[in-house]
Amino acid sequence: MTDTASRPGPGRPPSMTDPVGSILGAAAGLFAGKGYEGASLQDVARAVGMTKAGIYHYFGSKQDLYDAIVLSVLSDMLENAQAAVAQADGHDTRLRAFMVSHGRYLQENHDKYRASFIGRAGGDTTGYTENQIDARRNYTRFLEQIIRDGCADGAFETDDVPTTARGILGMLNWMARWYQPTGPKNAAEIADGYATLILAGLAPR
Amino acid sequence: MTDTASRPGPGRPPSMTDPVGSILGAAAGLFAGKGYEGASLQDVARAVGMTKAGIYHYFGSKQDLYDAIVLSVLSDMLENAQAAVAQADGHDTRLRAFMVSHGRYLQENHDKYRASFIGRAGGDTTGYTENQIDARRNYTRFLEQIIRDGCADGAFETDDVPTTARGILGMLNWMARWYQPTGPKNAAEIADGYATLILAGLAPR
DNA sequence: CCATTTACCTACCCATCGGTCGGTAATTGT
DNA sequence: ACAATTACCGACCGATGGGTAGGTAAATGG
Repeated sequence: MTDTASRPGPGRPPSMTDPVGSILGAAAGLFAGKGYEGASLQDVARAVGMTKAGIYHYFGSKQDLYDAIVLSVLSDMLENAQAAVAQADGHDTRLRAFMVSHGRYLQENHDKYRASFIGRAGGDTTGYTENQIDARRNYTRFLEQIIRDGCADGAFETDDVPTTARGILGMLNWMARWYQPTGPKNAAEIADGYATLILAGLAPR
Repeated sequence: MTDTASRPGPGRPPSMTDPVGSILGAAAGLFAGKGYEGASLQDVARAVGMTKAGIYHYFGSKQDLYDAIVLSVLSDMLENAQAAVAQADGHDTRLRAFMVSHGRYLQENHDKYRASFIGRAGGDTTGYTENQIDARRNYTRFLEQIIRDGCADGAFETDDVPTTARGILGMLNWMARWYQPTGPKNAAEIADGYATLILAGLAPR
């Protein structure tokens, strides 16, 4: 469908569009829609106006391609979250900034996000590389630290920080399954609503 | 791995164990671990001590087999939730009963649950049959009704019931990705903790 | 102007996939 | 006792999967 590159024949002039970028984009769309196993490299090649062998010129394997997507998503999300949180002051504001930043990323990178979070079936460790697991852990730890800091200052109250963090990420990540950009609220707004709910839940009584 | 049935050769005696049940069980385990596309009927057959063709004696297609699992999970969960909620009085208690019942189902049917909720990649409508979508909607509506009733009586406060319901289900369903029965808390306890958090968040201020 | 590199393509390999076909031994109904 | 049914199995099918080999034309560097 996304057929940006024309094919004037073998030995084409320097392609206007960065091929790595369009491969990544097409792959993200397909993994998001049909899943990692469900989408073939044939599909990706077709979407990008190339052959399967052409893709192997840029990526060593299907897994490599998927890796590149997930890693970029995770590192971008962490970077965004850090920037957003750094600008916020107060524990409530910080947690809200984290969650809204997460929602905004989904909103602006729907395919990549979905590919990363629901692109593969099975558990958290199935088919994910070490790098991916590390990146996920970094992101999770960052959220946990926000919560922990809030607890230390008496702004939040929880008896189990990791489980709370997982719950928050669950609300957010599950959006990948149902969120549609055409809905009445955008993802950042939804995340903001969830932040309000969670913040009230975490308030010490 | 799970090789309960022995194979004494063609024309075996009446198998002690219900073949449909063991196929369903083996398939659930494999779909949970490797995903719908990642697990082959060959795998299922091997796990159950049968041939692929043997499975087609009981199920018309791979999709049928998956359908049977998902539909049973969804209808069992709804039934459990209805029973649990019926016994509870007060809006808080009812919502908590719903969530704990959800957690308990995960705990007691880990493979089937995972197969149903993260067994397929992609969005909520990809690769799911009409029946599955209906069953999911019934379950979601039931939760929404609990929340709406609470709001009507002034026990809860939300401006967006469907989105709140999705958030709650997100926390719960995402557990399929990370919950391990060997952890310090069981799934029902975790769900109970989430209920406490959500209930505080929903309290009118 | 020529050698190298880049950026692909065509053709192919082999494993595996979902699914089918025709059999066959035990079980069941009469 | 015998026909029908049940519960499978072995062999097979066409399609497709990830991945590879070897080529070829344009772009690039000297």
